[in-house]
Amino acid sequence: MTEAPRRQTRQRSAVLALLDDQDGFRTAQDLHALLRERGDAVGLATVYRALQALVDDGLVDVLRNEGEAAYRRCSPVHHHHLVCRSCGRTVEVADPPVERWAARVAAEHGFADVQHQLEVFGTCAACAAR
Amino acid sequence: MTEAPRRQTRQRSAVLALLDDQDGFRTAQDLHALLRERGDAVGLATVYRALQALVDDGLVDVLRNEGEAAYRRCSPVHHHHLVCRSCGRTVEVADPPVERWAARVAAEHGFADVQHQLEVFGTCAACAAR
DNA sequence: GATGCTCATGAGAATCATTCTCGCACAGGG
DNA sequence: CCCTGTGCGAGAATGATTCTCATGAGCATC
Ligand SMILES: [Zn+2]
Ligand SMILES: [Zn+2]
Ligand SMILES: [Zn+2]
Ligand SMILES: [Zn+2]
Repeated sequence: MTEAPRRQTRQRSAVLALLDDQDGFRTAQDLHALLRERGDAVGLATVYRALQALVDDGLVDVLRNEGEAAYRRCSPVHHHHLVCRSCGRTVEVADPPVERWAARVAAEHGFADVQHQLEVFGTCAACAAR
Repeated sequence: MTEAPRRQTRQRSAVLALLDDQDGFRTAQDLHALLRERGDAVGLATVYRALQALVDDGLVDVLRNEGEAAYRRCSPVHHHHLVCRSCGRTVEVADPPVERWAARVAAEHGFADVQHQLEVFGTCAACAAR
């Protein structure tokens, strides 16, 4: 009952490699289309499976805010995102104070197993220019 | 081309009244089922439309994290949520520091039109007990 | 309270992202 | 190289949300 072994395939490598080339969050459908353009085609279902595995392994972050889910290659340490809502460009940011605040306010109300999610959205300089 | 006039109907009143009786976030499907049980049935599409209108009017908050969207009657002032992931019970909380932090970190990276969303999830005392 | 112009409703169809099915391919340990 | 279980892919299935369109009902006006 330990963790499942993770087999290395061309498809999973392709998905991870593509994610490494992306600046911001991309949807599964986008990634699928990009892979097709790039030449190494991967089945759509497989893209979803690969992304799910990467999320489980903590290599990829997922954002579910508007309709379709978006994925991004991220560092494994806890962080939050500053996301451009126009082009998707993303900056990883950290805010230690909010970590403590979340834990404290949850405890005050008797909540356990606390998690939190914080995302900041805006228009990046490049997108605001044009 | 000001705001659209909002017509008062039995269905919209029923949706809002039901939301007032709820402690936490509820999905559109749940609300639809509850309305049916309650007696005053409302079409599913209408429930969605009513909820959308309420969100636009700022009377209801929406949470899109896991699969289906969940709605809750909320106060109109800016706030965040402490949500029980088991029963949905929700407490509105505020954190002025994070408001400033979000604005500052966004400005530092050249982002404009900044918005943020912060939610805290946990297991409430009642749900942890059993 | 009757009239008319619109917007609202609702049943079902349509959309669309995501997941499932299942026969076949292949990674990887022995 | 062989075996075995895991991963793949094409298409079907699922399920939430939205759209269509004919009918019904606010609400301002007379
Ligand atoms: Zn991240
Ligand atoms: Zn955090
Ligand atoms: Zn709220
Ligand atoms: Zn805030």
